[in-house]
Amino acid sequence: MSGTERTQDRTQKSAIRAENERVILKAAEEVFAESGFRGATTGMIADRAGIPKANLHYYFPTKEALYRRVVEHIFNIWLEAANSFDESDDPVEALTAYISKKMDVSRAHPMGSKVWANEILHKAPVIQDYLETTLTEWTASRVSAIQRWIASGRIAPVDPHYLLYMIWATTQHYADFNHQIDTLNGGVPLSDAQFEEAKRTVTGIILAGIGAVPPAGLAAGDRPRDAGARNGAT
Amino acid sequence: MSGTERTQDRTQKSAIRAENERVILKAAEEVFAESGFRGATTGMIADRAGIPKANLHYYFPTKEALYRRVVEHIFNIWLEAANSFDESDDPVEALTAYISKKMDVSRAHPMGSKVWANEILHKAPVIQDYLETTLTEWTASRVSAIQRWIASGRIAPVDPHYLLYMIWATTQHYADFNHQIDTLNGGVPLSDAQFEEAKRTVTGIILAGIGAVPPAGLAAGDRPRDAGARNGAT
DNA sequence: AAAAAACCTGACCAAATGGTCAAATCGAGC
DNA sequence: GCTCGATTTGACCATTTGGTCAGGTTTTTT
Repeated sequence: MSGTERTQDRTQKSAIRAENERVILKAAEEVFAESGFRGATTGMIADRAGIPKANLHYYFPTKEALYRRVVEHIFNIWLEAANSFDESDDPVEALTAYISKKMDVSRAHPMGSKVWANEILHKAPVIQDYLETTLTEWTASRVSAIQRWIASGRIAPVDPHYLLYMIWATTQHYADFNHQIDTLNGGVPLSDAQFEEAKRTVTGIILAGIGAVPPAGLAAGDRPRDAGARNGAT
Repeated sequence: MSGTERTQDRTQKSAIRAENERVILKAAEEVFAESGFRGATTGMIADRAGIPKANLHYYFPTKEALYRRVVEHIFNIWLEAANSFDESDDPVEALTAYISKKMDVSRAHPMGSKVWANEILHKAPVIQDYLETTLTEWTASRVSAIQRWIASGRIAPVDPHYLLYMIWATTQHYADFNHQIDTLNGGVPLSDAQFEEAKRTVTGIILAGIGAVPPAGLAAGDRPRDAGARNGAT
């Protein structure tokens, strides 16, 4: 890794290319999320990016190469969120941070989550190697961490895999199924306040579910406050 | 090759039609689940059904008509599982039955669940009306039921919507993301025993998470009445 | 058994789509 | 302003795909 760095990388050539690739990748992520790999057409992506189709193929020779780049981008975001798992050795802190981060990703990058979901749904034709390497290793490591929590009695004895699946499923649901959620919310997306409430509910149920914290204000001597009449009971 | 051996056994009216539609719908569910609506081709479906493409179009004029029939079938299965929510007025019994049934559906009809997921992912182009009518009504009704549980102090005060989303997400995850789960399970599907363990874990975390039962056998100091003698960790 | 209805299918077509290409244009160093 | 590589794009092509059709075969009805 000496010497032969290409000395012209910093010319405008790279600038034009970088900007165009950015625009194309953004459009591609949206179109792939909405339509899936086969459902998406290079024409649709080019239109959304505001360039002719031939120009898109100048930067990304094939549809599959473009798709692979999009998926890699998603996976990096996923990995970044995954790191928040390690913020603490305490189960409450670690899981709270992890769930919160994953919920944030679902809200900030719903398209990316959908592309990922589509990939898994279709048996991961392009990311199978990621699943078998990076994801498998990450999972094994965190399974061990969770098992230590169990061994030290800080959480209830549950199979760590199914706990992780539950966290993944629930948090990603807010991205992948946001259309269904919106419909059940009267056709409008969840407000920031609603989303925060969802985040608290998810975190609370999981932490209480594994005995890391007591359930949210349940009646012991304390009467649970009225949860608020958001639904006109008729 | 003048083999017209087939003797007309009995006078079956539209038995031929019924049987052929059954075979086609089964093939269609698989192909749509694997490839999505646009990814699936009528040729693929016809091949899997073992008939010429033209014959498929004799029974289902358009690809979209066929797809709609498949989705309707899925929705009926979903509704059937939904009924198990009403088996009891007790939150523990009702939720246990509902979660168990939804997990069973995920295992028995993974293709159907994937078709449904694909639909929502792509903004429900053909089932939006179901979402807005049947699903909305079902949800509102069960939200009320859950609110009654909260009011009577039988479960912790959580927004029922997010509890339902959590149940849907977690149970359907075992169908929609089964490829990822299989990969993390060493490349082989979950055994029946593993799946039962997953079911118990999911049920246990949710019920404990809302304070309906104590967490599964936690460490010494705090020993609530055992919620189930089936947990083999001691 | 003859007519009618239902069923089957090879051949075909128009539209859509991924990708190519040659010619035109642009940008920066000389 | 000339050169050369990078960029842009309209036109074009081969393949795929949803759907049709005419004619044949089987089943049901009269």
